Amino acid sequence: MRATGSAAGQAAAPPAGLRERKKRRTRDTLARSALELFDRQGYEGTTIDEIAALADVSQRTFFRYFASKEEAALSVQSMAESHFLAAVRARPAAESPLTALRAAVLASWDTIEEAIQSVVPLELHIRTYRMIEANPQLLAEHLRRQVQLEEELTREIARREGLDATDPRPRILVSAFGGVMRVTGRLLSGTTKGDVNELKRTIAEYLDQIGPALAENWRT
Amino acid sequence: MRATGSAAGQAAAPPAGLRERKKRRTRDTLARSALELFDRQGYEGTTIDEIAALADVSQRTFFRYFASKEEAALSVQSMAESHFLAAVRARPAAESPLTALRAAVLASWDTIEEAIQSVVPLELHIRTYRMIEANPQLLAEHLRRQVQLEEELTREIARREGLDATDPRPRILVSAFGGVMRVTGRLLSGTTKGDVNELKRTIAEYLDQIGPALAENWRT
DNA sequence: AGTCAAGTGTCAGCCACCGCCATAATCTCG
DNA sequence: CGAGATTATGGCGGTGGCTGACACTTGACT
Repeated sequence: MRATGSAAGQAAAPPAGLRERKKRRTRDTLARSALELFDRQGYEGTTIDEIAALADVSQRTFFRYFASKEEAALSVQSMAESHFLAAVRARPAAESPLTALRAAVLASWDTIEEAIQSVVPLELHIRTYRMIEANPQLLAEHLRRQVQLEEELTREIARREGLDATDPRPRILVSAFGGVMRVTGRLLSGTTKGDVNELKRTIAEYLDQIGPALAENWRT
Repeated sequence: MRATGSAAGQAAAPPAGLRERKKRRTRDTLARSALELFDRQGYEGTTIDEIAALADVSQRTFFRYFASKEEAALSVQSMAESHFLAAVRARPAAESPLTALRAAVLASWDTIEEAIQSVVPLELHIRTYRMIEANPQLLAEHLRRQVQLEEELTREIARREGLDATDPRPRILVSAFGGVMRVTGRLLSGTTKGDVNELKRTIAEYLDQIGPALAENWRT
């Protein structure tokens, strides 16, 4: 069968044949089972066998849907990432890169819930960030995906601005932006409550610092 | 015994007792054995048993020195990172943050060879970057360490500039800097020859773009 | 020399992960 | 609707990373 394409993050698909729907349901069930168990007993404290049992499939089937335990743990993050990337692509070409990125993050946090509700409730998704931050292996993989996303963002920005692919400026801007995203992600996992509005305010505030951060002299 | 403290990256120590010297020798031998085998047969194509056999110790002993296969693969990178961090701390306080970072990278590439020669020749170290780039798991862990290093850099810059720890500007600057480092790392792994001078030139060139990258309008 | 601490090997075992083949469920098409 | 081609699933067996426990050896210190 081979798990669905790039293994995650596509938006809702039109109801296809029974087989397809069943596959999707199995995958969602597996992801949800995994996340629930991780939340309850921790990532390392959960075995694949337990996840498979809860989803009522064999261990072997788990691995037909997810290449690894990590992948299951980060499957919802993948969805959130493509959701955000789509939001960036939807920004009008006239906006400056930073403006577009800023607007896209804020917008995607407004609509993230619908995008993931077929798998897990928003609250569990937010709690997942804590788990990631707490587990080195998960964090590592999470960062790798983030860097990969930055790669795509870089290309997208270069395209919007009509720049050569080797121009370093988009990459640098996106890196600074990614730095902000990483801190706010950490904040998300730190604060006890997942208040999305508060998060959005913090993001906006940090992003406004990107300009000043490159000024020559910070010492007043 | 418990492997050496933070598990890597300290500079040369004065010749202590026989026990200490032996431990150090074992660790270096293990790291070298691992890197050589990885280079020859690939990371995944090498088992811990093979590494242990080549270093002439038991598999169990390998794990007394390295917490994981990854850690052995990245042990030299750890040394390079602390080497660089030390170079940053050695920069005069009068230099602006970006100037200091820039000078520190260039300087640390000048002296990296001595820092690691007790373990592997420079050339093998450079080839290791290719291996990291080619293996998702290694790349993930590598990025995690890099982000952690950026964390320390951020603190260091904030300290130099006498800024509050929550000021986002050092973090953003370091992120942009880190973005440049990541591309050049990729270049290092891409070009067939590990010409350090050419690398240094590229780094300098990219770093000079950080300022312009934040300008409002890039479209000529 | 004798005691103590620390490094090492062996063994047994958990768990993530994968190839292989048999089986059972959909799909397709006449 | 039913036979045959596809495709998902289960079970089995095995590999390899990693760990705890325990006994043994070797350097350290008096």
